[in-house]
Amino acid sequence: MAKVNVSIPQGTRDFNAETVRKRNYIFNTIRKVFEIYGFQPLETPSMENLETLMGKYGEEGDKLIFKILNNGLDNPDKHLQAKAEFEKVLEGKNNKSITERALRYDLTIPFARYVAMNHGQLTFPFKRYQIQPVWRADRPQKGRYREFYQCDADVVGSNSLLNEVELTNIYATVFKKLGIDVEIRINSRKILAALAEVCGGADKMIDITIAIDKLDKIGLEKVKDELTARGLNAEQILTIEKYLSITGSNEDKLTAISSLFSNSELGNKGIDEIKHVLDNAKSLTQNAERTIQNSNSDDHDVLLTTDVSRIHDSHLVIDFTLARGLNYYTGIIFEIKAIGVQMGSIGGGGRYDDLTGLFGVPNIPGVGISFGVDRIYDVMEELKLFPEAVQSGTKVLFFNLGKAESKIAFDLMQLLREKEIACEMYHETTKFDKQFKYAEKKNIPYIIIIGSKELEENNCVIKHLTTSTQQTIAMNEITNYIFE
RNA sequence: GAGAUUGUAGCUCAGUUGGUUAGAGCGCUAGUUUGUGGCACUAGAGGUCGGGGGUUCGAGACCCCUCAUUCUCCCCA
Repeated sequence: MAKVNVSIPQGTRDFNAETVRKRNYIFNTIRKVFEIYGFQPLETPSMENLETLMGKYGEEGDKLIFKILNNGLDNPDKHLQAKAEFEKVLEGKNNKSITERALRYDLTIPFARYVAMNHGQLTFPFKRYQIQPVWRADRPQKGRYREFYQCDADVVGSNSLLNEVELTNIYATVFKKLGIDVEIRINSRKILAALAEVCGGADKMIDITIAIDKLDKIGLEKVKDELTARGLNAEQILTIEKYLSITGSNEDKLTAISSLFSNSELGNKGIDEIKHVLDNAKSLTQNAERTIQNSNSDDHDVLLTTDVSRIHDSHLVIDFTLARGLNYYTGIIFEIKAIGVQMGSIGGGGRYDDLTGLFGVPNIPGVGISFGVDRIYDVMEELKLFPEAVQSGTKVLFFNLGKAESKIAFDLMQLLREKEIACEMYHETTKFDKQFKYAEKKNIPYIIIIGSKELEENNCVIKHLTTSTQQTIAMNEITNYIFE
């Protein structure tokens, strides 16, 4: 047979058993915390109407949306028309007769669409969480994939800053459970807007935010260059420089920013918001610890991290350079940075005042956060944070030593399975050597040997491979044996 | 969209200024060993050197094109 070159599309991945288990550990942890905070699950389709997505993520974002080619373009009756329409696509315009659907780019916009569609039936404030893959036609590189999962939690229909506080707590709790040391960076779009206002041009806000967002990467001088390039004058840049030079503790920063924006109503509003969240999330670490300790300890999937030594502090840090690319944010914004690892943000979010307004249903404010599971996975892998116990596959392998023997083994296996002990039998009768190697390779900790001798004496040999110890017990005692 | 990087056995990689039949380790298969694995020893299978073109007496190596990979910028999770 000819060898075909098999591959998968750029930026996508297969996940083997080990990886899936580790990923599920992250998913389960996040899901559990969302549920504890009163969020309800929601799933939306992989594809949306293209017009639902276009124009929501900025110019760059639009380019990264995966568009789906319409079916039936080869219909001979419509050839001429299709060709003409395609010409328009070549000019960069989207055309419904060529493409009218696209893959989900994030979870927030589909959620807004859902709320707009169903606002008559929903009870507000509406709190939902959503864990699904999203797709971006981006160039893959470290921590960046074309298909990746997001885990979002949003509250819509409430202006209360309590939501921001709760979401901050969710971040702290999840990362504490996972054992990742993080910095929760916080800022307010109102403060950024005030800066633009003070600099004499509210319309310059996007230019300013894009430039200052790069501060920690390219340095002050380059930021100033970029601001000049974006049409800011020397006086305006001086103001921005003053703004950027604010450092110190959260308290220091608040004091400094207050004096800078003493005359700006918008600025003061933003400062008050940050203060409120900071004050109420003060005992973040303690809160998170309590949540972890109080949750159901039978839940092995999630609560593998109650080991205190693995609990780290979450730091809530004001970062005035934080801007976030998505332009629908209007209030508090968040971004999560893992400490001790070179990796882009592993989560982010913020408040948006009128997201559903884009879909014709105004006046539903909301706030949400998102976890980037794939990057969280990479971080945990790099820092070796996955607990051993996540890797539990088959627990017991029954040796296959003949027809009569395996028949008994088969029955015993069913008994163990009823006890929820994962077990399997070697697929054919063969020599010990092979069966041992199979167990070893699949990391199966126990083997059970039932051969002609055991069959006669009505017992079986249970061998623990990691310790190389074994004991013989009666067959009817097998369900009482404790496989650890 | 721009720039770099790498591509040789299932995996990780050697392969000299171009020179006979392209190597190693691990893994795989079989045996030493019809009922106790991991070690050791022995034997074996497996490669049109990413693909196409060119230079040359001769190319895995040099040149051009192409595909793929990984990374950086842009942007983002």
